[in-house]
Amino acid sequence: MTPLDEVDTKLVALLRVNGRMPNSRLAELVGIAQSTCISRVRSLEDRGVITAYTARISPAALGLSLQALISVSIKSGARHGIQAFSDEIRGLPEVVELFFLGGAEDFVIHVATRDSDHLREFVVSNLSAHLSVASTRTSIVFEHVVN
Amino acid sequence: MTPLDEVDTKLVALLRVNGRMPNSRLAELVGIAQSTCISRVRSLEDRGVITAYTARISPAALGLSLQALISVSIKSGARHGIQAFSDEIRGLPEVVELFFLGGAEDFVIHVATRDSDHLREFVVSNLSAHLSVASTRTSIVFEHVVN
DNA sequence: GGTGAAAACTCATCACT
DNA sequence: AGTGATGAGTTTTCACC
Repeated sequence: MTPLDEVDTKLVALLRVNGRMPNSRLAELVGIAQSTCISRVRSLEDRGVITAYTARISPAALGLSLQALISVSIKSGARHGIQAFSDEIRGLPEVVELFFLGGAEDFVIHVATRDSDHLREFVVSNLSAHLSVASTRTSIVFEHVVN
Repeated sequence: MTPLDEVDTKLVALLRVNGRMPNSRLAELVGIAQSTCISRVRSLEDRGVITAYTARISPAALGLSLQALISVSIKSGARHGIQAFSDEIRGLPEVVELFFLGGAEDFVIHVATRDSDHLREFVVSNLSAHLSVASTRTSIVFEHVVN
């Protein structure tokens, strides 16, 4: 892992805010030639610093206006099933993010659902019913801020 | 809030995975003209369905290889300070995301830090020392999956 | 590793359906 | 609302430093 120089740091900061910033403006703001800029950005992608360019979608706009964090504890006898469990969970459309934790809880699942019925249904069908799950704790998300 | 039709849904799905997909390929994959495609995407942006285009940065590549979730409870006498507290917290460079919760805990803070010293320093300086904070609980993130 | 200039491609507008 | 064609703008390549 090579540390980032000043130019790379600026590029990362700019692209984090606007992943579609034109290469020409990027080069201008950083103070390098367009051709240099494009090879710098390529290098950041190749080195795994930039992992993807994504459009942020408002969950509410998709009709998913109720978000929650669900803490999940796995039964101590079912630890070996953690990988299989996480593979099942991460594929579900309601799942926004999945945190694999160390500590009292094994996972935190960030979900976006239509309403409380949908949320309850998600927990009951995908979590409570699962053999590996010891317990769950659901907290409603009032606001979600991403940096 | 107008619900998304089939074309919009496809566009959202494609741009979520690759926010830099060229308009030409986007139009081709969805089966509409380029000019139609561009106005559809504009409309999604204007309606607030697409909120931003961002580059995903690997925290490890920035030297922030220790991630954690920190649950924070606010003192019952300091509820009015929640907004001020969240404003302070969200500006910190270690903060990846901030969840405003209903339930036993008031916040969950997702942080990315260099190492355990940095993490402890973050909790001590920014949370434990804060007058409004009743208690915190820190869990290490072993893996973080985003959908 | 960085550069400028040219070629290839993409975006974005427009008159029309 | 959707389309094809057109011109402006952008990305990307390449020979050279």
